[in-house]
Amino acid sequence: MEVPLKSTHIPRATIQRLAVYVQVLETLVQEGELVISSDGLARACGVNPSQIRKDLAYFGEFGVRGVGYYVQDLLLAIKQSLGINRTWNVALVGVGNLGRALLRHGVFRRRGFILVGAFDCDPFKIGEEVAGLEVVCSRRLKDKVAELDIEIGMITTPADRAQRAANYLIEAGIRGIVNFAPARISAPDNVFVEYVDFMHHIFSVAFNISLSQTKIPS
Amino acid sequence: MEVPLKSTHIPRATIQRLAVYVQVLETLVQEGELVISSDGLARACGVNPSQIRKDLAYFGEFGVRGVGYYVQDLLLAIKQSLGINRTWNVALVGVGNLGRALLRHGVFRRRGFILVGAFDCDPFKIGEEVAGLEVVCSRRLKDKVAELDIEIGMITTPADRAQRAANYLIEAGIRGIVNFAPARISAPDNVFVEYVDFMHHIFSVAFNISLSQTKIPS
DNA sequence: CAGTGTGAATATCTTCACAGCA
DNA sequence: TGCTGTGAAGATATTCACACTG
Repeated sequence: MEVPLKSTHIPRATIQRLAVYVQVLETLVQEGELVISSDGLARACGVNPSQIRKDLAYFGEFGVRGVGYYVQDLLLAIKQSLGINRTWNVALVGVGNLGRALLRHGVFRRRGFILVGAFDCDPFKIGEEVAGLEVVCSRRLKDKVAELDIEIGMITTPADRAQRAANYLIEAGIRGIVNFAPARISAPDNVFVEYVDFMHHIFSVAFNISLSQTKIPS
Repeated sequence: MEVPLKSTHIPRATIQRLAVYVQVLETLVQEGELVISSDGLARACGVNPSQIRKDLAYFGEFGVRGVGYYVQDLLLAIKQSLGINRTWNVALVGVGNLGRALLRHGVFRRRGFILVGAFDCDPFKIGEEVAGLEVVCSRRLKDKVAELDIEIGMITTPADRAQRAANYLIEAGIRGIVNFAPARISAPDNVFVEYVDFMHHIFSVAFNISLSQTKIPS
């Protein structure tokens, strides 16, 4: 019965919500808002106010009693807590439709995740330039990861190539993987894997629509 | 043909896992596997075996004691339970890099979600053809949704246009929205909204890497 | 007898309610 | 007074353990 240190175990759900808070706080900064209460932020994020206060309490005390949170300060504090007040170099494996779109998508760079390498095993794609990057053979990942100081990999291959892409990344010494391919992958415990699964979101919507149509309206 | 629900409320987490089971079961079908135990499926999905049994129990009894689950039957049963043993017509709003990639991405059609309409408000994009679809002015959503029998909308606009896109969709009588834009949107209760948030996955990976580097190994 | 289905036990997450501070 | 921070309560979700069955 290990008592998890407050700063050690943070619920996964909390991390997800912190990402939402970052999103909302950044728009608040743009709109010139200086202060926000947990109530106001809660409404904007669609969550319960005490949820927000509890989430923040895992990392420290960022608010001012009777006032609320200074938007800029809170944003910075959350970013520091998440380890995103710095830049991360990212490799993308699989230069298909989705890979290209992500390479060109500004949102990663804007948030400090810099796509510094694009990899594919298709000889027709190797050498091509996408979003200012030359597509490199996946086999050369190991060299490139070391050379470019890459810590995170993104997989955008077809499902049946996802594991191989993961293997290359793992072998190259990457620390974490974001997998956009519709397949589970296996990795050692010290490599963190996250799945971006479009399908589960669409399934969820479809399920809820079906459910609401099945239910007899009272 | 209709599978009645055993329980009224199904945890959101269960729906997410069912999507994973579908993914894994489909590869098992391709590999020609006929039977799988909750243990085997659990290992492939990275979850606890009783979790799987409990998830399935919400919808019915699909297994055979002492044997396991017939892969094909289970897949079908889950699809029926989720309401995805049919096709759904989908509209995509926002034909940028990501929108184009999703229009061309086979995974939606393969799972029965057919992108039948592409919309944008940029006059330079209207009339263009992407993945066999003519890009139509977002203002014409209402007509098109009725004409093409669209029930689900996908938003792939920039963040600051997401709410407007949502408004068009809601006004057009859509039932559910999958929002890929990095912004929260508001919608009436009878419209189901799901957020696909790349950032929270990357944040999560970055956070875990940071954490593992901070921790003092004992 | 292997492996499902399920109540009971445990663990985890969320919300409440209020003390305490600007 | 107003709003944060937080222990305690309540709600959910996960895992265990075993009765039951093909």
